Amino acid sequence: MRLSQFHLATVKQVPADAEIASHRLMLRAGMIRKLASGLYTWSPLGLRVLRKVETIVREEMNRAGAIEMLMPSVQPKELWEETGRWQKFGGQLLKIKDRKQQEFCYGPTHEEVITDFARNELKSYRQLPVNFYQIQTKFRDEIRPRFGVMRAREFLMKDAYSFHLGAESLADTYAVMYQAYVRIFTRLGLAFRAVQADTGAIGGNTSHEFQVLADAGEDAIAFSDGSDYAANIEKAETLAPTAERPAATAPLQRVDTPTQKSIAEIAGFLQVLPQQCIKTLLVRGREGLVALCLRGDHEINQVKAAKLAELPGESVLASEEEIVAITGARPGFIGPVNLPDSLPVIVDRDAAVIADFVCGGNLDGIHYTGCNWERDARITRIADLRNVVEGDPSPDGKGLLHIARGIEVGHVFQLGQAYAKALNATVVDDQGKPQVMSMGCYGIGVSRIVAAAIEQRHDDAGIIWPEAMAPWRVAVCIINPKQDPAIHEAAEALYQLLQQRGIETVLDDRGLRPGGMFADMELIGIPHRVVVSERGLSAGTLEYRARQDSESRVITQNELLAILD
RNA sequence: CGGGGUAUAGCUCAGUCUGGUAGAGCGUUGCGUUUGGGACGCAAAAGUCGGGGGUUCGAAUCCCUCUGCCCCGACCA
Repeated sequence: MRLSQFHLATVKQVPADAEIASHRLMLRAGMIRKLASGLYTWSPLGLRVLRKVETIVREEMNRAGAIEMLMPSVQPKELWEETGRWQKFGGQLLKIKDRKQQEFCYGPTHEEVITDFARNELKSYRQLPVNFYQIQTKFRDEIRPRFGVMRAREFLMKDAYSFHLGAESLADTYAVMYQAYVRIFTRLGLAFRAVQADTGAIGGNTSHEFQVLADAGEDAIAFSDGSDYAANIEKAETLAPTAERPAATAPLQRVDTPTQKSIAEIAGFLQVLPQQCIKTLLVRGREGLVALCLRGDHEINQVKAAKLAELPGESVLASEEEIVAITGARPGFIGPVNLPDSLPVIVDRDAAVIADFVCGGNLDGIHYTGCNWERDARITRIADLRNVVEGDPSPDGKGLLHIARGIEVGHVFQLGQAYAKALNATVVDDQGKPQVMSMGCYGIGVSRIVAAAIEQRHDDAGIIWPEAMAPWRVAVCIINPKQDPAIHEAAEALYQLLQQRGIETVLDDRGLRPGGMFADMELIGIPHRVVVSERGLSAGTLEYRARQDSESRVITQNELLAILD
């Protein structure tokens, strides 16, 4: 590509509301332009990168035996009512009407459509297993789109759905997809981790997320330094403490804490450590409120809490009015002592093994010290309620956990039979009997990968693409102030040579001054830069600089080819 | 959905408090001088000051209202 024939549109200034590096750099490089909240146009430059990712994803899906197809993005309401998700999906589902007032949604995902396809197309167990995929635009009406294409409303996704008779076949394809994902992210040149994940509302049993490691990531992941254990923090279990609870030594005492509400304030005021305090959260249970007790230095894990039998499948904090009505005290002064007998008290495993602790008094301005379980406060049940923290023992007993930030770019699920049952997707088995199929689903956020890669690989000057994602591998820059035809010819010859060798090259023939040209090539992250100028012309040498290097060096054309081959 | 902010040239923003000729930088166009890390000079084009309503002799500025966008929170594949 000759840059003079391309539309490169870099900018120096960028809106102040672009908060993270990838969003800023994609705007500055001119890869994307915002059309509306969460909606972005991909410029010619941005599209080149997007297509690189898409191509690798497609190649590896095909290699893994998946079959590409394409489903409509607009989907009829009736199909979504069959699975109950017309209501359940909530506000994220963009609902639209046609001229006849028929209702549709813009597809946020395609379980319904593919299962409908499968129930019509698949009749016999002999057709299984089969794995269909597409690469297509999705729309999810996010409450708060942010970070550019990282969390956009419209985005490009690869979604695959496999169909099986039996859990074993599903597990086999799941393993194949897992390996395909490892290949994809390895080929893309990204630092990533596959982590155990919560299956969430979708259900099913087994699930892994593929997380690109980056400080700006919205997810926290826990991984062991002594084994290959890795899990999303939503999922990561804590190990039950091995120590017994010490015997009580202190009497229960009321203390006045007129303004101290938070654990930090209480601990500071009473000169105790946060881990000697109990924090009590009241959440809405199936019947009335439920008390959840944690050690003061620990945080509630909403996903774990939502799974408690006493809760209705979600963990929602009680309102201040509800709390006052049942305890008589305002939030900040709640504790496990003297709670109504009807209220279940569920205690985290680590909170259950401390003695002589500090907790709220269920009276405004009052806390207790010297509080002890059983003697002063009831335990209905002990459970794992908290997030793991840095330094916790790994749940597999090997090593300690560390916490890192990640960007979720892929997610694989064993869905089981939920959708196939709802849509009555059956095939006949070898006995001629109809059987409900099992399903797996496998997603990759193609457009999000572009942002995640930048988040992981950039510096002050701009993007540092992995070679596999770069819009071009090599930039040939011409410095030719005197318009010497020999320089242009040399640059053109080099450009042609590289192209003929299958090396994607961009020729910067815009005639810019060197500073502007170099700044642009660094901003858009081209991995290799070659300068053709008067300096090396007679000697037949070139100036070469890799994107991540700080200095350029003089090399011959053959040396350049050796670097690029 | 709750709270906060913001909307002025293609972009980034002043100007609004205290009403009186629409501004700067960057970018764009033309001419000239330049040419190895985002050059300089001269000239030029470019605005329904988010929309609607009101107050006023006069509104970017004050009041009402609607909308878009951003941030924090809650919520959530």
